[in-house]
Amino acid sequence: MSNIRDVARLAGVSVATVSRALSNPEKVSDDSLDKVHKAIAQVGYRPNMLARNFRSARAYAVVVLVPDIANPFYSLFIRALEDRAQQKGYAVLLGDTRGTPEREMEYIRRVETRLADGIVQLRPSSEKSQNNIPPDIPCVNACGCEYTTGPAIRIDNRAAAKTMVNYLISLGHRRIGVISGLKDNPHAIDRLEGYKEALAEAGIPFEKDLIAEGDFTMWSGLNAAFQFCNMKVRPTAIFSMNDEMAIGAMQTLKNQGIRIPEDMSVTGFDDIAYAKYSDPSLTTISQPAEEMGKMAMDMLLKVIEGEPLSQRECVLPTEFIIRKSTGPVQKK
Amino acid sequence: MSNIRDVARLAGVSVATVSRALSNPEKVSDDSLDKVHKAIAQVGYRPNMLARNFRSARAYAVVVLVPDIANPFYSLFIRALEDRAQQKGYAVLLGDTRGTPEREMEYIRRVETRLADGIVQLRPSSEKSQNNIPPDIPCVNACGCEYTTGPAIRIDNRAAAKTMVNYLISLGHRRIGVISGLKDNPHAIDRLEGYKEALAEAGIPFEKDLIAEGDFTMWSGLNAAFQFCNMKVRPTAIFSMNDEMAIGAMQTLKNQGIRIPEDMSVTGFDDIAYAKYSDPSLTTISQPAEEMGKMAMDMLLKVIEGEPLSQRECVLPTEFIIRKSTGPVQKK
DNA sequence: CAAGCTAATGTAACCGTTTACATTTTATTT
DNA sequence: AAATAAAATGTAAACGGTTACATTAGCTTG
Repeated sequence: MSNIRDVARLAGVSVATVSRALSNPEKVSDDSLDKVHKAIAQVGYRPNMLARNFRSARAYAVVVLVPDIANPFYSLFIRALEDRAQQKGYAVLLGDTRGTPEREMEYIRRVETRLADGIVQLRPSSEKSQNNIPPDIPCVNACGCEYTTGPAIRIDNRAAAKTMVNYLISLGHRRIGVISGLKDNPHAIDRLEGYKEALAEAGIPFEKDLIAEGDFTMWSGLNAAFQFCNMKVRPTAIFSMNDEMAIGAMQTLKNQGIRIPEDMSVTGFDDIAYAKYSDPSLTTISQPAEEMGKMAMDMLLKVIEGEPLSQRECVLPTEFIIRKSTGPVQKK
Repeated sequence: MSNIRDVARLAGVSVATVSRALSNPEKVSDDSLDKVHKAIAQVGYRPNMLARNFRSARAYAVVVLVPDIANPFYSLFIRALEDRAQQKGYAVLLGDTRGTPEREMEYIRRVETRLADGIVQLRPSSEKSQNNIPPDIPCVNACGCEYTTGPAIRIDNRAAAKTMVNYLISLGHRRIGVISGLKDNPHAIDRLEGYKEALAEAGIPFEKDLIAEGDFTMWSGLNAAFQFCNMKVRPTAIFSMNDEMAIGAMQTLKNQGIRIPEDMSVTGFDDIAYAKYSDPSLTTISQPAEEMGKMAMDMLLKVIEGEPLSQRECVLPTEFIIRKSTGPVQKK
């Protein structure tokens, strides 16, 4: 492997000139530039970025901590993040934590040992589930929820949930079941808040029994739906806190002979690609996953470079998408 | 930021001793080990891995080139890859190429400039779409198809497709439509081969009109299905080359009032999570995505470390999964 | 107790860049 | 043509680890 000295020797210039020719060509005469390029081509020189990064004390890489890459919402986000990172000359280290704090620590250590310059955190954290990231390491929360402290990208979960429930109420629904995430999940907390607000404003009393706990997987949605099927007085609509659980729930309902939306309306959250192709297609809230990924990267780079942020928190708009899984409540 | 020399000074030993205490503790006396650990704790020392990697001329990172991370099959694969990499102390650099050769080159350059030690390639390559990876850089093809040259993980696409089509034939189907990938996609080529073989063995003539070209997206499956709906003599079954297109196709069929599987059977390929939850649930071929990810990583590490491979190519078994989207052909 | 051996430690070179500073070359001005 | 300013180039010292080699300490043995 040839190095910068080989190139310098061959080109008949100093190593400094070669280095400048590569990173500050405007500071080098056309003549030298030419000689250097010829020499580089001749020996097939490729700069050793490990050396460059070491010297500049920068990894030019960021870690993205994601609870589960197989979740389509996250993969969309990461795709946008990676796109932006590539544009800016940064690499994205994939940190699929599978929900374990140990793996998360492992990746935090990567930043502490300089293998990465910062972190994009996708796991929502609350008082219960602490964010273990030391305050001195550059980090952007892109989990999308409230209750973050550092720089953050989020949506207004509460307002979005409220919009959705208001819509169901406007269709005449008054018994609206909820398939929630785990009780202490910040997304679940915020969205439940929105649900309660909408109910309160419509003068509908809140019933604890109408909340079924899931964990954002299709399987859990499938199970949660049974709870509603077995009720003496069934809800006429289900507000699921993500699309996957809604898809799972719809399978249960159809198996039980419950028609959607005639007998029961179902709504989701996230607008993953499959929401459009489910049967019936799913009324849901679209999160701007790609916009969030892009902004998270921009924000993190600012933090890394020490630039001031114009705002600590960036709240992005969601879109309410009506499809065929919702309809007016039927008269009996 | 404290460095190894600070630690050495504080511990009253040489830098070599500190270095050894960290990477070869068995070569250091208990006494020194103790002093070093105390000093490390006192100054909060974290080794600079950029320096370590530079010195050892290893990035301890691999690039995974993936056409689209948002594809659930790929994200499953990558999750397993990352899991294994983490175990072995390697990082995974996400290289979502979005199908463009430029972006692919960008990532190949990362290896040439030492920012990564090797590549896992998920894009299938054929004569038409060349694999641009120079032969001297460690690489494992995990695209899952034939016609690779270097180390590779794959499945037997042809046999799997044949199994599927044989099954449809056994149900009495003789007019079997195909929703293919792009014509020159190696997966599509192999799977079509299997389709033809099954037909030939059953004495069913091959009809070109029964092949609709898609691009592995749900949208393309949705469109392709129209081609079959509009035929004077419709096929009684559709063999889709992946699950997404099958899901898209099923939506079209249902919209056209075609019952699945009574009027038309539909099959997929990959067994993504949604296949189980589609309506009806999808008969498909399960690819061992996680096993493939794990093996790809192991194989690549062997190549990087210069260990000999026990076999150039590793063909993993697929699983044939019968669900509710297929049934016997109806008598008229 | 000296010689010989092993284990532990230290010294300093090295990896391939970047860059501050010194020096030389070239261009501009008087 | 000399003086001055500006541009281009070169020299060598970093950066923070690892490790070959030299040295020293501790132990065994005849």
